[in-house]
Amino acid sequence: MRYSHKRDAIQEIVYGTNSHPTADWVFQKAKVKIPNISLGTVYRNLKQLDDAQLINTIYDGNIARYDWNREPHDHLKCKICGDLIDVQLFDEQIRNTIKKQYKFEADDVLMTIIGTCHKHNK
Amino acid sequence: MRYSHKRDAIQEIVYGTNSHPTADWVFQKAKVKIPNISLGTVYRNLKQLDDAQLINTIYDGNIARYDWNREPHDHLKCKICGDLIDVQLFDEQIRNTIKKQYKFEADDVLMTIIGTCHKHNK
DNA sequence: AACAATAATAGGAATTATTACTATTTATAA
DNA sequence: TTATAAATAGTAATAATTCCTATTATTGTT
Repeated sequence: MRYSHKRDAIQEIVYGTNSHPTADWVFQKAKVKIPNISLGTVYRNLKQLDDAQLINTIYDGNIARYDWNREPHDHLKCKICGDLIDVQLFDEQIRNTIKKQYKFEADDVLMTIIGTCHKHNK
Repeated sequence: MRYSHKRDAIQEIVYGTNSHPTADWVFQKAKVKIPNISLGTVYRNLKQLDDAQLINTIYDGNIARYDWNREPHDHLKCKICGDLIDVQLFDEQIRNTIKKQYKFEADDVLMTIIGTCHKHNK
C-alpha cells in the first residue's frame, strides 16, 4: 500500500472521534482539509485501512461505520438517538470460551446491546 | 392491522425456512403463488410483521434478513458461504445479567459469531 | 347483499449507501 | 529524471429500500 496524503487524513479523522462515523461523515470532515477529495476516495481508503487492520468496520443496521478501536469490544446502540457506545462486556477469556462453544472455526464475536442511553433519562 | 391474503402468504414463507431469507428471496417465493405481488408489498408486510412481533428482522452486514424464530438466540455467520445459523449462546438469565451490566435500559442483546461453518471442513 | 370507510396494493419513481469505470495525477523505485 | 503502477476525481452504475398515487380489497354497518 503506497503512501497517500488523503489516506493519512482519512485515518486521522477516524482516529480523532469516538462517534463511530459513517463514510459520509468522514467525507464531510475530509472536505474541510482537502476540498477536492471525492467520496469514492473516502470509501476506497476506509476499505484499505480496514484491510490493513488499521481501523474496524462495524455494521449498524444497514449502514457501515468505522471504528479506530481495534481492541475486542462490544457496542451499546441507543434506540432513541442512535449513538453507538463502546462497552467491554467480556474479557478475552470469556470471548474465547464462546468461540469454542460451537463446532466451527470462530474468528470474532460481535455483540450489540440495544437500549436507551443516559442522555434520555427523565 | 387488517387481514391481507398477501401478508399471510409472506408470513408463511418466512415461517417455512431456516435460511433467514432476504426481502428479495421472499419476493421470488411469493411470486410463484401470487404472480402479481410487488416487491414494495413484500417490504411493507415484512415491516408490519416485524412491528407485530410475528417475525424478527436481523441485519447481516448491510442487508436485512427475516427470522421466524422469536426466541432469544444468536447467530453464527459463516464468512465463506454467508450462511446464518441459529445458536443458543446464553440462557435467559445470562442475557439478563448482561442487560444489567451497564447503566442503561437494555432491551435486547444481539450476538453474532463470525467463523467458518461445518460445510467447509477439509 | 350493498355501502362506506379506509387499509392494502401495484407499479414505478425516488432515495440512500456503496461500488465501478476511466482518464488523469502522484508516489516512488531505478 | 523517468517509468511504473497505485491513487484519484468525477461520474455512472448498482443494490437495497422507501415513497407516491391511483386503484383494489377488507370489513363493519346497514
